[in-house]
Amino acid sequence: MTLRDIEIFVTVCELKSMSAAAKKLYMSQPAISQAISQMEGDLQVRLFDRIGRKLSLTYAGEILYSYGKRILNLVKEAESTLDDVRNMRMGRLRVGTSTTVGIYLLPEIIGEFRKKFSIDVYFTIGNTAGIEKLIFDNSIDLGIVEGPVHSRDIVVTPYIDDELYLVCSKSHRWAEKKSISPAEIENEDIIMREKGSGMREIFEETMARNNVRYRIKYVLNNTEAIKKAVEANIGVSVISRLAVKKEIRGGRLVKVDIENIRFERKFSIIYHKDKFKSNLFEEFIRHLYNYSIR
Amino acid sequence: MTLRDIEIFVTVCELKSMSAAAKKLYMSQPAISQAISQMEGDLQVRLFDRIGRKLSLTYAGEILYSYGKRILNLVKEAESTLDDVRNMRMGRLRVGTSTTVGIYLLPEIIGEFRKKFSIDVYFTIGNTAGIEKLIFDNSIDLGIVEGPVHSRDIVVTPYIDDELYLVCSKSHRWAEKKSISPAEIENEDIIMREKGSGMREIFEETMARNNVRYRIKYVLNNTEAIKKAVEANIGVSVISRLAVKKEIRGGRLVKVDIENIRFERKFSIIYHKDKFKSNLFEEFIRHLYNYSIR
DNA sequence: AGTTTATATAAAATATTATTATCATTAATA
DNA sequence: TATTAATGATAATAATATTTTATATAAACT
Repeated sequence: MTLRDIEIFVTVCELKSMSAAAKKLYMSQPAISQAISQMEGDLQVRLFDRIGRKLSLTYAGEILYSYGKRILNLVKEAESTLDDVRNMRMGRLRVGTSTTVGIYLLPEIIGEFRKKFSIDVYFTIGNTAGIEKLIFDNSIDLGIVEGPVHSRDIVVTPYIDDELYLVCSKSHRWAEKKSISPAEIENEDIIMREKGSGMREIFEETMARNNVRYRIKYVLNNTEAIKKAVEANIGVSVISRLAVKKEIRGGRLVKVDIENIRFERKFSIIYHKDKFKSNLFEEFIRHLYNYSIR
Repeated sequence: MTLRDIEIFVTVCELKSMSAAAKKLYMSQPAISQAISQMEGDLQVRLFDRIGRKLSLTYAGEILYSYGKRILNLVKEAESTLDDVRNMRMGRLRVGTSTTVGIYLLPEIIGEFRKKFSIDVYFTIGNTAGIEKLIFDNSIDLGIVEGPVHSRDIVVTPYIDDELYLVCSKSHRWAEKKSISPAEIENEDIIMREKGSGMREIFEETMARNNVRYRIKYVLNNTEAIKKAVEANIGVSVISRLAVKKEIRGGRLVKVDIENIRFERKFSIIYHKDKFKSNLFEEFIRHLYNYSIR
């Protein structure tokens, strides 16, 4: 029994005529006759009683008619749902990101995207290596990560340049100056994330490269907590512009430039080279570039 | 999209491998590859991501997998239900009968039949012409009717011979005699069904043929009512043996023979000559002969 | 690097499905 | 009642789909 058979059978049921069904399905009458009698042979039941030249359903036929309609409807529903996926009326995107992007940038970008497309978005936060692994598994569709990615099977495209800002409380003595010399940092209490965090790595690497000494007085494993501590003037810190945008704008934190020193890092969009790029996927990548904060 | 396609797709999903699916379905691997890529072409969506040499379902694929299983299950269910019909574990019989057979004989016969086969039985009571019409419409599968059927498209096979008994109350003077001469009826009050009823036709026709005069004093359109009236000794009547079997056995009515006169009629089983005779149909006919009361 | 395993592609073989032509039967019409 | 039109069945042929064989390509494992 094929879907075609079922379609033929249901049509014959509804028109109570093989010839009429043939017309409706744009095929010859013998094709219908043959299909029906083949079904009867396969199923070993009579589907129609042929009395006079009128067809009437047998009990078995009535049962098959009822199932047949359900089956055809389900197939139609499946096809139309897939069509919705194709036309981005439905969909799913699985994104993996670094902590900073995941917390301070993506929620807004995804929010905007979902205004245009009513799709499900899943996102996972992890370090670059972890995100890379998820891409290999095809557990996520794309990643936004920091730093270089070494697999030649992964496509890497530059996304946004991030900068870490030296920030202090508005009551800190630097708040007025807006700019300091590197030497001024040496005796300042610094609040920093734990070893291994991306933020700390860039800070230490940059400071070392510029031969600036520093003193990390407090370690907190949470950027929000660091911001609160800086606001309370417990010390100063170096935090992604994405994470302190609001506080600087609101005046609760002050950005302080350091002569000749900038803490920089680059985010990239990554995905597997063999990944099939659905319409939705491409649309999301475009959206990422349009809405990113430069 | 055919059922075969869906079966292939679902198998690939479950084994996460085209080659494994090929083995399971006893076909070559390229047939699977082709079927899947054709589906993707037809539906215009990617169903699998081919990353490395691992397959993983896309979002569209997951949707189709879910629908696919439902569709295949429904087809399986339909086939197994039809198999139940074929093996008489399910079924339907539509029988049309004359009043007497329908009320006094069939209920018991059908009850016995349903002990063997758990099927639905519908029955319609009507006169011969009406039953014949229902057979032409294929609104019933078979009929049990009285008298000759004239259409050459209807198969008529003799069923049982019925006899109408002259009955009186146990307190009637005939109750002792058990046999009377035709002349004795002439002055007796007779209770009878209305004109046009099968019972009355036979009675009148037989009496006329034997030149016996009679007097119908009471007319009731219901056999049960007539039986009660005879029991109450309001008069005597002529009633089918099927209808008075219990009362005679219980002694509430007494059968009285009339010398040289018998009221007889024959019941026949009828069905359309083109009617497909399902297993259940044939089984029921056999059952009718086994359980009929001779 | 070489071997094995998995999927894709092209051409050929096979199987399935539909069509044309025709018949038998039935219902409708003259 | 004879004639015509319509319906479904059957057989042979034609057209289309599907599957296999052979081969290529690429990835994972020794």
